[in-house]
Amino acid sequence: MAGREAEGRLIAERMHSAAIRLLRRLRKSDAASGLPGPKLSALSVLVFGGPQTLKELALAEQVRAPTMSRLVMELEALGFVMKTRDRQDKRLVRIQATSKGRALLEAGKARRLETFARQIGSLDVHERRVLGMAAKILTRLNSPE
Amino acid sequence: MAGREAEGRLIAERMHSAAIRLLRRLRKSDAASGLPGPKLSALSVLVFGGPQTLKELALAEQVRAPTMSRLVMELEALGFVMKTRDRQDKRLVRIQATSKGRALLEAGKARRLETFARQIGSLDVHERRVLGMAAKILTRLNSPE
DNA sequence: TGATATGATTAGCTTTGCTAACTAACTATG
DNA sequence: CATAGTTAGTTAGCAAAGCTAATCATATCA
Repeated sequence: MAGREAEGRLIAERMHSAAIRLLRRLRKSDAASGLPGPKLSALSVLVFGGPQTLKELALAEQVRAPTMSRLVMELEALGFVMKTRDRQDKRLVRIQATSKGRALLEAGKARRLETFARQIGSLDVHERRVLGMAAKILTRLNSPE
Repeated sequence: MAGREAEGRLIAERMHSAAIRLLRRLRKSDAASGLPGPKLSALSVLVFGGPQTLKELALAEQVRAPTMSRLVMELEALGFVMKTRDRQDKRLVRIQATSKGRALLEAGKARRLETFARQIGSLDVHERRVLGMAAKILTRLNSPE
């Protein structure tokens, strides 16, 4: 059926635009709440996924190693993560969140997303369910297979 | 109810992460298909929404005037849009897509989103509907009220 | 007419992405 | 065991896209 391709393209375009605008909107609250999106996102992976090597973290965040290397460096300078060399394989750098990092995530992330979360909270049950399911589907589609 | 806030925050976080990763993924196809996301998005507004003032365009894209000014300048240099001074109010700059711009959008946008669109196309009916509805809800939430 | 408001641009900064090139460390092979 | 290749991470340097502050030209209003 031809309509299926067209429908997929339409949804893809809408989702693309929606994602662009959503992130632009969320970025505005960065100044208030602390860490910019990418750093917060990486920290979140470390807090919820546990310690990781740099490469694992880069992969999880779909970013190249040098990009992640810099993000981690900056997070370390701020005291939110800690780097340790692996004993067995001295090439590996294990990165973990500090308690300061965990604390920031608890407090800061909620604040950052506050407006968006409140908007979602004010939707009706059905719409909330749709967004929840959509987030899961997108996460699945985005994850490296 | 307390669960409602918590649920909203959870969905907000997931959607946030999903959006970050989605855009990172789509960015990779830029090199192949031509225009980076923000330029493509602005061009799209011009093609589907008709000629606009710089300020209107900036508002539609949720971006500040200087940012849009530069994007438009670059699009103009590439021949995808045209700027004309308004006759009545000479402060206004009317921006419109050229036929070259329209052509690029037809060909290029589809190509850029191809993989994503194909992924969506391969979902089952239910999941496709969820994404479609979610895109609409997000668009509504993101639009300046 | 002069003051104020508005639209757009310019200048300059920041963040975040990339590739290319490098170093250090590990692995495998002759 | 030596050395060739591979892998992990970093450094250097670039580009895109966002911002604010300042400026310029034009409109509007008292």
